[in-house]
Amino acid sequence: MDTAAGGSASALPPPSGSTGTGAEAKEDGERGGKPVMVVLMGPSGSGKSTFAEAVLDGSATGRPWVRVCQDTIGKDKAGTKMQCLKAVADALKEGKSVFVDRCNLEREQRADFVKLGGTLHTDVHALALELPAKVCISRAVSRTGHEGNLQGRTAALVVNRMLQKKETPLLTEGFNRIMFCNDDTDVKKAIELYSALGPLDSLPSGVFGQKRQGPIQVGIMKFLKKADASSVEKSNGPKLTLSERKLGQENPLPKQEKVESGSCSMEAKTELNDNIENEEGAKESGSYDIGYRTLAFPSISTADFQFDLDREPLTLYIVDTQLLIACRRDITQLRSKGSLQCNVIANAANWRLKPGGGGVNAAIFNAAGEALQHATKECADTLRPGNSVVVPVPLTSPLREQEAVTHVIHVLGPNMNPMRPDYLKNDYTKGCKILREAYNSLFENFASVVQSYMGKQNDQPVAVKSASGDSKMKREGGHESERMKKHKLIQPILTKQQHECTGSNAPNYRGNSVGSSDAPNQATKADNKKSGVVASKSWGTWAQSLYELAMHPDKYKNSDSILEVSDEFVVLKDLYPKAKKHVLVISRTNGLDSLADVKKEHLPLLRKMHSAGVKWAQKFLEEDMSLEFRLGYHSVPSMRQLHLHIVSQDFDSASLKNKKHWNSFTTSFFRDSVDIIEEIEQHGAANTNSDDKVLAMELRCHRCKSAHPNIPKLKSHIANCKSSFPSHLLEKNRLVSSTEHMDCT
DNA sequence: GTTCTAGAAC
DNA sequence: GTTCTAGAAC
Repeated sequence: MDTAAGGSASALPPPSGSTGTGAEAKEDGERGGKPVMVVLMGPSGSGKSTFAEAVLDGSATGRPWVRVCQDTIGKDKAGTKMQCLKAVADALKEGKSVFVDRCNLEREQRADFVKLGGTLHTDVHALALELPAKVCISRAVSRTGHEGNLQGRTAALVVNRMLQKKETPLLTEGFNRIMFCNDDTDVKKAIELYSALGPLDSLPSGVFGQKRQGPIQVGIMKFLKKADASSVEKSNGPKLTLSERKLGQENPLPKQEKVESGSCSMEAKTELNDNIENEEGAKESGSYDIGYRTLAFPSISTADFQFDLDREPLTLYIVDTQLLIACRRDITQLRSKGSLQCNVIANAANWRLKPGGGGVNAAIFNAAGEALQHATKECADTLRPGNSVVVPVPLTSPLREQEAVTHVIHVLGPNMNPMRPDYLKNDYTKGCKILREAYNSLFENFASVVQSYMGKQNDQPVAVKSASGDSKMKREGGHESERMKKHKLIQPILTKQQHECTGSNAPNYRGNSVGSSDAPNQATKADNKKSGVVASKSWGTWAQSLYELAMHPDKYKNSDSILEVSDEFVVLKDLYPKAKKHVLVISRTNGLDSLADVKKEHLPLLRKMHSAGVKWAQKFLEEDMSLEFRLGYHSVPSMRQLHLHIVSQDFDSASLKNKKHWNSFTTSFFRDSVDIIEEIEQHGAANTNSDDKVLAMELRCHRCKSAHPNIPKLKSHIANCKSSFPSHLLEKNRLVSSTEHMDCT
């Protein structure tokens, strides 16, 4: 980070308008001054109260200051956040500036205050007292008479715990300004700054005083070279350090973690560019809070892809990284279980970028929830070995909410497992090359994430490296898609909106293939869409065949599958029958695609279709009187053009293969024709709200309702089940059979 | 709608 | 190792 973002507290620009003559000051002056809310952040012992009191005492500028402290606000009792919020609101409304003196280390703790500032149109500053942990602990332990009675040994434990939960303040939380104080000198300067802030002054927005941690030197990263330390370039930067660790090495070196993943063991040293005091302080407190530019990565290719690192030892050089952690802990719980906050984690992915497969991939997709799957799909469809792709973790993902992981980088390494794709047949020359490429891609993408973050901090546009390698471009196409991906790295919140925009532009096949007679129907759809009743549906080319047949039955008149053609419908043997007898009565009305389109005017057609269905069922019964039939529609059909299924209830067919097939005929997804006619008679429309979820429900026998683990077992059960049908099917002639069922209604 | 197939389940 | 599921592609 350069001085554009403040560099250090000593490089702070003077307050703008400090003479009260600037344009901003004039504007503020007309409003009668501009109060500000300063949210102090720091553990016990960091000196928040001292800071606030020093400004209150030292300010001679006429700006009224109030300190709101949770330890004291409750008088004799412990204060509450609500009391603090009220006190802050009251003070701001009176035109007073406020120091919020609470720990505020976690985003959730401070979010309400930031929100309040927004509501009252007040600038909100974060002032983070980032003193070394051991300094805070030492002060907290030794003090007496603390307002919150926190002192002695308890204080050390509390400070320790607080620091583990610390979340670095971000502008994206809603702060106008963030300032970090890393030592007593910074604190002193900040006190002077706020003490000198006149009633009409304002401080510049941005991030100030954050520790410089050095840029990642992508150019000098040498990863996974064969052991030849002499070939490694030395860094140019004075603070850069170089460490060398051989994968599979036996003896751990100082300050390094031995890491195991799958069948390999791996070691990597963590190198911090911070001053030693800070690092020690962090370790002392059990907190490695180097948060927002830290990568944790598992060993690539060594588990499921069976790459044997013992056979081909490789060396991993990590040169002046912010921090790279090769990880043997649960990579999805580094923060909550390991006190390690890593904003970027790498995933040993599969080529389809899909969940499952066990190991790290399954764990990460499990922990991140569906949101990551969707986000991944937005970035790339597939991945080739040796490549990686950055995926911003959506704000809704538990991985983001609970572990503060902002990006997942999917990496695909070489595969030495004959059971997996891209098997290299033990070609370790090729394998090593791909593994090297994979790590290079991973680290370069990590660097791009860090750079994008720094760009955000600097509030300057930055070129962000997107998915590297040959991960497939989305079909929406080339540059635009790539541009959006880049944008997403910086602004994940916008991703959803942009995605929705993209989605709304999806091709609508209906419009391409239907003539002007379709217009009224389109209007209906549009109306429905406006009222939020039915989402528009587009039909794939494969879903058009019934429509084609209905419009041009003469083209297919020689087909054995067509049983009957009238002006209003076509009766067709289902090409993939789900039972011994399965035929379709297809409407020939153009624009009538599914039940959702059916209105009262279609009732005569529905009755004719039903009668035709009954007629054909009876015809089949003449051949086999053991059959029983149901007539009905799918709530949401897969194929265009309204069609009525007449299906025998034996479900004895090789074409019935999966859960969706079964559930589409045996759950509420299947709407009996008699019920549809009745609903339209009574309400003018059919209820098609049957949730798609019913299609994924457990497999239950349609007669006795027993559950079965899979399709083959279900099929062997239904072949023998002699139970009678559920009573509702025996009513209203929902079943057509040779035996007359009593209609109880 | 089906086909194909990776991955899960057994 | 084999069977089965479920998601992507068509």
